[in-house]
Amino acid sequence: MAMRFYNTLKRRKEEFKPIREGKVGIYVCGITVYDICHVGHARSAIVFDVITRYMKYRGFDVTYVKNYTDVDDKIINKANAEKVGIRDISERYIEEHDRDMAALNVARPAITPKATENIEGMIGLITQLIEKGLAYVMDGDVYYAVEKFPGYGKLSGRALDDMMAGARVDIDEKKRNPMDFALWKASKGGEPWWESPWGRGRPGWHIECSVMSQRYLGDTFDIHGGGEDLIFPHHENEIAQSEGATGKVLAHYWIHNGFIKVNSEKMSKSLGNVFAIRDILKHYHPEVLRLFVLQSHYKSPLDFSEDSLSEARMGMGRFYEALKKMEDMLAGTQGHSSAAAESLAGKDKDVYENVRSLTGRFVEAMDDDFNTARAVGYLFETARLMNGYMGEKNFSAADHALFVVHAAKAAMKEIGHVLGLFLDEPDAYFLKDRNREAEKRGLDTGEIENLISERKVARDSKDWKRADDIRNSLAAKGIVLKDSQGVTTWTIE
RNA sequence: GGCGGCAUAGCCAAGUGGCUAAGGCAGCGGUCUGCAAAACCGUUAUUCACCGGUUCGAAUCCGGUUGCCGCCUCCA
Repeated sequence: MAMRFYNTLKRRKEEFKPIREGKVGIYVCGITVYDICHVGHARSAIVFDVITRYMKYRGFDVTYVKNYTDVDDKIINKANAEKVGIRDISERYIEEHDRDMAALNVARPAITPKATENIEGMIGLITQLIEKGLAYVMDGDVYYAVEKFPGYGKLSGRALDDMMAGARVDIDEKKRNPMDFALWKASKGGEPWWESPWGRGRPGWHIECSVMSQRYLGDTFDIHGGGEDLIFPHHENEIAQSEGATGKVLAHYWIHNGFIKVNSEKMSKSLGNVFAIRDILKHYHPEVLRLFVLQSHYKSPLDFSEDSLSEARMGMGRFYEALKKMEDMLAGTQGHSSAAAESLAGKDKDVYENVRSLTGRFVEAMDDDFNTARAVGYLFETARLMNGYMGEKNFSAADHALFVVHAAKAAMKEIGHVLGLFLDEPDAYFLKDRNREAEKRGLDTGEIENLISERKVARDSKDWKRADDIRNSLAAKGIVLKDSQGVTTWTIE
């Protein structure tokens, strides 16, 4: 079966046909490095991380390129405000970005180029555009003449005339058409500059991506991605630049992820509702954030809130609880013989058949526009199936049963690897979760442990009243005790 | 003003022509437990914003209405 996904360019789902059999070239617009990354960046990064991991899982040789835009007005402003160079700013935020991504377990793209390392290429591309009559020089600035590019608007689905009618366009004397955009900006005081045929200046936004994608993936490549806000003007302008210069199609498929919202409103700095990745990770395990993102389709708007993260945390706990049961059962055993598969019967066989179909269902879901939400649903079903199987009264950890449990764990882990989930050890997960929650709520774990010891003494002497008083007092703080086989463990709800 | 998206249970969410409308969270009842927790079982939408149409058949296609949102300016 083939992979199908939504192509923004065609406004419909299409079967994926790579340019070169078995290979995928994908370019995703990275961040402009002038500030700490927020949940929106996390979503985009997680979505494309999963997409590229999945393509590798499906056997493609994936070349994933994600850039850093490290020269831009906002970076310059910040550098000037702090009285440092733009390199100080960009390097700082590249480091911060990389740290956040590593914390989220987002795999580093194969190639991560920077705009400032590609100035020569930009000058070359702009020169070509001028030669082709698609761009013009004006007082050291170079502008792209959008009217000269017939396909302008094809990605965002808007006609130049409509945009003009929108009227909310800056009037700039230097531009022939208000929709024209800067390819090169003449240097003003206090700005970094590079020598160019048009004088000292710096690149405009958009041109860097045209140059870097071409450099690493060629004139035409398979997939171009980014946040949905980039459709216009950024990606539209990239198409104008690249296709204008080469006369070839820039990318066959365009994938755009939906936005994170807060209280149904767009998350933006002006609304002051921006959440930094690192702040969220203080309160939640990174896989909780991943699950939160992956439980919705990547194109849907996703409402971010404490409650929804908390729900995802519950779900993640459910997964690790099931995994823990499976691992505990498998630990300390001498393994199982794979020949057991032959002799499976009844319930064992049913469960095994179900588990064995899991990866196939996963692939089916993912092949259909990367439907991670459905895939996650299958994982939950498997967790429930296995909890039920292992919890049956007449269940015994015999060879054939261990074989089934092992198969289930392996399938879940295999899928987890693609989605970036279940990478922790269950015990480590729960310990981290507990410590994080305790800190969040200002609870003293030592004090809790003492009370639990005290309760054990009461329980041993069957002083249920005292034992329950302790349980209730802890419960009032959100601490949940679990008595199992003479040992009491605790979690925070 | 132009372009586009969305509307599925208390909440989140998958499903885009036809078997019982996934899954998660929350709730309720039960099993288990000294009591709990976890887990499991059962239960919570005869119905998919509303109106009309196409069809043997629609949450799914078409038209209209209402509501919410995004883009058109920097933005993942």
